[in-house]
Amino acid sequence: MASVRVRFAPSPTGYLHVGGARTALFNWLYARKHGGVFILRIEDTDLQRSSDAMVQGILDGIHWLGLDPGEGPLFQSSFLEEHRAAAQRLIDEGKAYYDFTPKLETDDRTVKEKMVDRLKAQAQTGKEPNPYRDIPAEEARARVESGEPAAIRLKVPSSGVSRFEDMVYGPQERDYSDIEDLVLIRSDGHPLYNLSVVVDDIQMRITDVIRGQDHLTNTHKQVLLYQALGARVPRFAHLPLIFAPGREKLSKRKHGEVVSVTTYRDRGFLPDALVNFLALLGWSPGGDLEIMSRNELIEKFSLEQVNKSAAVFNFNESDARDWTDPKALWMNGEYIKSTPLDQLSPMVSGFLKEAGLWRPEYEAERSEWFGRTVDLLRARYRTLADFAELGRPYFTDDFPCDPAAVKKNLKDDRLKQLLPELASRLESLAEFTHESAEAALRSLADEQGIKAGLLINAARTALTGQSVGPGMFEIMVALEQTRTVDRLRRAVHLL
RNA sequence: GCCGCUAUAGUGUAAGUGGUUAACACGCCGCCCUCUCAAGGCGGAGAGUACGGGUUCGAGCCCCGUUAGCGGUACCA
Repeated sequence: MASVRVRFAPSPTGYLHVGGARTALFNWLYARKHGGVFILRIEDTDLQRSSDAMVQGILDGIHWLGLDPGEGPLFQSSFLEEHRAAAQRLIDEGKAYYDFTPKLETDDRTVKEKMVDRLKAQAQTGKEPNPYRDIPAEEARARVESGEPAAIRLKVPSSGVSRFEDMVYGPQERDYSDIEDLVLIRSDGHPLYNLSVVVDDIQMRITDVIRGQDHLTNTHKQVLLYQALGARVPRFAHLPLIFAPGREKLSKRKHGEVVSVTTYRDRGFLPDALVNFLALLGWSPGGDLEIMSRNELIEKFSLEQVNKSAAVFNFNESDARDWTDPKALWMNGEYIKSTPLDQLSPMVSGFLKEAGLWRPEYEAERSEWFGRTVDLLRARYRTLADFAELGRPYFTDDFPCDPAAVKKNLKDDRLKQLLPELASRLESLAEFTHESAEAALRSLADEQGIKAGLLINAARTALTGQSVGPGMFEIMVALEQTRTVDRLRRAVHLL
């Protein structure tokens, strides 16, 4: 068997959405697993909607996910002549014919209804074969040469059964009588999808076609084309679709940016985390294992373990906190916790720069502090963006104060005296450490006969504006003596 | 209309060739951690496997039917 060659063939619709990303990933994993080649082909034959910017959107997504192709990007539009030549060959061999039926005008919204109406009517009257299917070749050629517009259709056998084996869905059968003579070339000379994919896949020597389940039934048409063109039929594997919440089809139009992979990049996902999450949508290694590195995914991946039923991707744009699938966020958090600090820190600094919180000394004389602080914060963050938002008080004095936190922790009147006193005691410490700060605070609490918790929680809000966060003395060490003291004094204004 | 695909807790998945009280993760709820938490630890609720038949000593796994969802059926991709 020839070595594996697979392709991901998106149309350039502006950005890569999670469904496409999952398809790309499975192709990539399969290629890696079998030592094959992963090829990217842009299906830009829908000329009206293709632009460089749209192509770039796809490329950005693929690249960020780390799924760079071994070959490509190739552009389908550059093979138009091959597509036409293939159709011409089928005409010459009598496997296709010219159809002079005038093109009927359809607009996108009503195609489906019109088609159903037509088919219903046809069910009553019975199907009639295309009147041009068997007209003499000479006559057809003469009409074409005289300039009469004609589409080219494939001659589909009138009886018999089409069969192929799908690596995910198993054996597939379809009666030829259920397949109409498909149009290969439009009457304006434009090649159609089914012809283009097959010609390209043959030319690129694709061995395994791995794509969305929406192509499953049309595969029979393509098999017919492979056979007509005398080419070897590749293996097919169709992947279950990914649905939006409510089990509806994922659509860029309706769901917008939440389904674009660049959104995940921009909102602080690690590519490895998204890859890991996507891999589990429609596939599992068989047991309880969920967190897997790329190499583990490659090692464990197999099409036999791919599911047949569609998976729901549970995003929710209106929820500020759980804006996307909670499990994806959880998994990203796991990656934030476990990624080696020297790899994580540069990703964090990217987000700080974006928020205007970055200082060059963080990678110079303050790099040790920076690493420690990132390490402290990451335990409870789920996205890289959290470092610039929730983590803001650690990088600037200009941070927001949560009113609920103030109400909860700074409402006690005694704090008006206690906080400045705490500030003074911390200021006088010769060595400012977790231990010395804690000792100072606790002795103050003892002397005043109050619980240390009162001071600790008040200090947390005074220092960070929040009611949640790391251990109090760890926060102090991260903020260091001067900023700790200043913020405790300033907090009196909040009381 | 016709053809096809699918169906396990809210979500993602387990449960090789039918065999103990259907498992795990996320989410949810509670408790603990008494310095908080959206962190961590522990525990709990939640499906009887879409529904109805059948085969079998025994079915989530096999068969038939129904329903629902989805896909295809285009001179869309």
